[in-house]
Amino acid sequence: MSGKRSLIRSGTTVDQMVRAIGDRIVTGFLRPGEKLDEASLAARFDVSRTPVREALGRLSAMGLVERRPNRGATVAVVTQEHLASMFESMAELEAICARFSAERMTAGERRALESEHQASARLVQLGAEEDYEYFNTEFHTRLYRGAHSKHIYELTVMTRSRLAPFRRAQFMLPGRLAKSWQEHDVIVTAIMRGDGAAAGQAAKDHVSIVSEASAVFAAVDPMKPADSIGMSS
Amino acid sequence: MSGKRSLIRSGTTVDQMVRAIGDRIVTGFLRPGEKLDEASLAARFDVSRTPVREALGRLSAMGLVERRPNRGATVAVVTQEHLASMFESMAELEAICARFSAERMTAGERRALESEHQASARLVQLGAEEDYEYFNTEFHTRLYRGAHSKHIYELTVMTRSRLAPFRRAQFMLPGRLAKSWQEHDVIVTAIMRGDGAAAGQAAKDHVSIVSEASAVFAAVDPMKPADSIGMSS
DNA sequence: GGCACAGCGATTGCATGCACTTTTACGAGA
DNA sequence: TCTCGTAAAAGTGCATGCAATCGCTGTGCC
Repeated sequence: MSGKRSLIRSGTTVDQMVRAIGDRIVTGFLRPGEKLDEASLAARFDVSRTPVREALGRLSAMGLVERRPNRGATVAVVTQEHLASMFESMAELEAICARFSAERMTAGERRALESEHQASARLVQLGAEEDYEYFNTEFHTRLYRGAHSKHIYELTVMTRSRLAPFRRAQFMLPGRLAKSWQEHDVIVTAIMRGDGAAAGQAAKDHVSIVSEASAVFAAVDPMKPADSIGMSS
Repeated sequence: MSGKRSLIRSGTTVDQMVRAIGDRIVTGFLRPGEKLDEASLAARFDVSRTPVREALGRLSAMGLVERRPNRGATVAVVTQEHLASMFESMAELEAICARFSAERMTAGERRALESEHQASARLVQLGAEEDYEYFNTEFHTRLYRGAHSKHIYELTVMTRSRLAPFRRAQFMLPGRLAKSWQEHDVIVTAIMRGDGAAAGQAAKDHVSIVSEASAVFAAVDPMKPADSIGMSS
């Protein structure tokens, strides 16, 4: 077809498709249950069906889309039950990360974690939800990295990405920002004094609260017509 | 080409390829670091390159193969460090499963677990390694299922499959069979009395021991020329 | 003698086409 | 009118072909 890719330009076409489609799922632009037609997607992104197929295969392996032989792909629909299961897993994984972080972080990592955390207090005062959410992601990533365990890191990041669609709006709850910061504070304090058990427990509690905060939004849009596929902004 | 698939015959061709190639990796028939040539694989299984490519993509997402753009795919090579990380994760995951199992298993599940476990005592007496390994897999699967958490189950099974190549020979260590059964017994006992903490700790210890037992074999063949596909000497 | 670059072979990446499966729409019979 | 059957349409699954990229080898230059 037309010459060049006009996309984010990096990696192979398949990688771009994985990101493009994955993002649209994670950000909720594509709704759970929505049908993913190969031809439409290919046309939408101006590529052939082959890379689209491969991308769908990988997204399927990631759990973001469901695929039934000869029946096409749909955005993975998560039941309330499965969602709870994922949040529960997330809590356990974060607990492990926090515990390991308390036991294994280098002095430099501890310092970085704490200073970033302290700096973020400003964001809370300002009520900067956007910025705080970005910091929040960073904060948790530090915890995952601090565990010094590649596999745990992979499992955790994977689970987080699957939960992403359901966590978007958590900071819109009133007062959530300040509470989140305080919860982080408990975790950081425990990590700084090397108390793995306390750090783990605090992290688990933290996620559990996020889980409950997000449960509200899980109820909405279990499916919905297909207005989406058109152009965005 | 020739007419019918001669393979395990189930699911799509891609699924068959994923299983076929995955099995060869998991069973060690394909060595870590070995190059996976699309054309060769396609010829080997008498399919076109397309399903092979898709299968490699999925195996890559599973972590069994590594893929660099324009440079082909190789069997994922796991460093000693990463292997330790995976065993560590496995221990944590099994601990979670055992803990949840102790708290959540239905009466029926508990009964089944215990009776299977008791039945397996015979296998130990007979020294039936093959059969015991099969039972062992079943036993652990029961634990994963008993956690009643789909996502934890998925994470655990995924991790187990990645560890499979390194666990094959564990029961060849002298006396391992009996020890394994005793360790299982501790787990079962804790689960039967609903003691989550104890079950979790016992499961973690169990995996840790397996980890050490397997470490011996991890040292061998971190790679190896590439005698496999063609002539050697 | 060593290094750099150009040409060539090998291999991957993507597009297109055809076969097969599923789904849907329509019509005949009860 | 409802049900069942059948056939067309849609959409997926796989094969094949071509373009692009990587790696290697050989040659020229320093």
